[in-house]
Amino acid sequence: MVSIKEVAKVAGVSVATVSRCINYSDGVRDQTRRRVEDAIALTGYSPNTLARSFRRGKTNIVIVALPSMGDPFFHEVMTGIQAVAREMHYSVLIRETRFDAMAADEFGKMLVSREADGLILLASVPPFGNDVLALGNKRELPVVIGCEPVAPALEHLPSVHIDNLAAARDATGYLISLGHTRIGFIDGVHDSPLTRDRLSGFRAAMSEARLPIAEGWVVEGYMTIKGAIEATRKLLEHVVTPTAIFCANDEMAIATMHACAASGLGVPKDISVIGIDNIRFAAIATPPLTTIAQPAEEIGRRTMYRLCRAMAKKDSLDAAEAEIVPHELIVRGSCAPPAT
Amino acid sequence: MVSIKEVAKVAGVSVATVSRCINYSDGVRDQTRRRVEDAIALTGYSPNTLARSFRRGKTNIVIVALPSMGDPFFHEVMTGIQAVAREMHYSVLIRETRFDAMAADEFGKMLVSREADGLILLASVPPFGNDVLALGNKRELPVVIGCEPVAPALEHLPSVHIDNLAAARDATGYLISLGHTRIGFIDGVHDSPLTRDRLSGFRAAMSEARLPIAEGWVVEGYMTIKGAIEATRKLLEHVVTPTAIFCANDEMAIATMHACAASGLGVPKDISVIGIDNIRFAAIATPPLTTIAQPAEEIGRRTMYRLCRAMAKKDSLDAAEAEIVPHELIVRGSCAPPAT
DNA sequence: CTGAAAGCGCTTACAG
DNA sequence: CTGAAAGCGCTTACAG
Repeated sequence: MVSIKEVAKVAGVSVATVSRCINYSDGVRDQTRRRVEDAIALTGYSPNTLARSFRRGKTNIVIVALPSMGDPFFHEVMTGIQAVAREMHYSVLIRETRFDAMAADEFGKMLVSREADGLILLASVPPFGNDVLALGNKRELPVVIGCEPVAPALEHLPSVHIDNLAAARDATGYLISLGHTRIGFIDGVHDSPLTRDRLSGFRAAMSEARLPIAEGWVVEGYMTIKGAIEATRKLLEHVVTPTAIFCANDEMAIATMHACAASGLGVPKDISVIGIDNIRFAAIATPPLTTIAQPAEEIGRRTMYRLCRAMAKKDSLDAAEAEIVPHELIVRGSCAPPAT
Repeated sequence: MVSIKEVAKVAGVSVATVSRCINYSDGVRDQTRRRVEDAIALTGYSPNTLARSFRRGKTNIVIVALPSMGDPFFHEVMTGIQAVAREMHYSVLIRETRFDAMAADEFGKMLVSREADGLILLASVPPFGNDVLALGNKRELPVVIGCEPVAPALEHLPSVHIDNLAAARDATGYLISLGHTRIGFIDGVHDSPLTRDRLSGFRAAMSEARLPIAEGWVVEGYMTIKGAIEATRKLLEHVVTPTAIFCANDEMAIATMHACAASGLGVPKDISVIGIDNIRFAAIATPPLTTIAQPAEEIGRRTMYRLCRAMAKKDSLDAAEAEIVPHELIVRGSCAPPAT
């Protein structure tokens, strides 16, 4: 591996001069610069990133922690993050929390040990509790939360997300406006901040319409296909069957439609289904899924910009408020008035 | 940020001793070790990864280049890669080639400049041509190819994948065995090594059955939903409409089924559709998609193990042969005999 | 078992 | 505009 020393020797200059050529566009005489460039070409030199990062005390890597990259929604958020990262010359290290059962606390440690310059927490990183407090106490680490509200213990951190409570209220409200009165909710994981707000929105809409929520109409679906199919089964076996099901995300909603069809129920004729996210599979589902869209890429971009400001230490502490981005009801074919 | 020097001072030992405590489980007297551990706890010391990597000349990062993480198939491959990476203490840096229009050559440079210790190329990294040659000439860089056959220019690199040609032949053969004679093929990107083999398999099966492939029955679908819908439209508008469509991956197959239904065609009553990959959405599609399954996670695991061997330089050159993993036909509900 | 010292490949004040 | 030199925080022969 050829080092800067060798280039300097070949060019007949000092290593300082070579370094200047690589890093600055001026401050070197044209003639000198040319000699250095020739030497670089000749030797096939490429600066050692390891040494550079070490010297500069900066990895130019940011970590993004999320539940699963396989979720088309999170993937779209990542698209936004990556776009900004590229622009700002950062590489993105992805950690899926379904693998590494890491607490947010441990991610904090990765920053302290200089494995990365910044951290984005996309949705719930369990445990959701106060363990996470340490993150903030650890002297002003650059951390931004995306897609979900911050837990109380993390209120000092900036965040970017939709108003999940309002989104869930809108979804439920749409079903109610269609005439449904018996509505089931397929939750993600209980107690995750993300779905807690969505559940609250569901409850709020039902109670505003003076509609009861029967015991057993709220079922955990774990944000997975398998979980949603199981949850749907429970809902359909209930003594009082709902005429509509609201799923805490689209992947579960698509699985729910499949499970309904497998039980001989027509969607939306016999039962309505609505989701949240508007992933790309929603539009080609059978029937096309009615859902609440999130501006996923936008969330990603904003989150990464926010992190850049935090890393540059240009954010004052009071800049830690939440950025709320708008959601939108997308009416397709999976909801209809209840059968009479 | 507290350094090893400070810990040494607090513990009353040399930095060498602290280093030994951190890195080795023996070679230090118990009593000394305890003093060091106390000092570490007291100061909240965490080794500087930057300095360590630099000193060791090893980043413990591997780069995985792939078309898109949003593809559930590639995500599953990544699951396998990540599992092994964790075990071997590597972090995975993902590069989606749909963002960075980087040639394989440039990825090679990332290795030379020590941004990572190794590289996995998952499926086509354009340009597919000889530019890529440089990768190998660059003195034995640790590179492994996953999911697709290696281009001739890269024959010296190890790879792990299914027999794409045979898989495509099996898919086509299944349609033929059902009685179909007019079969369309929705391709990925022309000239990508991945779909080139799949197209070859399609052609092989047709020609073995002495079935003609009409001009216009092979259409590019770009591996996307949008591309597949457009391709389906072309196929359905053809003067001689196929009675079955073989898609080069599942995501396109699901989109194709949607497009057929939107055109008033029943699947599989009026037209059959088959895919490749067996992504998780295949089983809950309407109708459930018949497809060729790839052992995605297994491919990922094997690819990463292979890379580890290459990085450890334990692989001899002749170990560069391809590992072929088995594929399997999964019969569900999207294929039936042609309507008479 | 432990310490003093060299050195990994850069960047950056500091002189000139 | 250029060079000599210090130093970033570690690890690792080399002595003792």
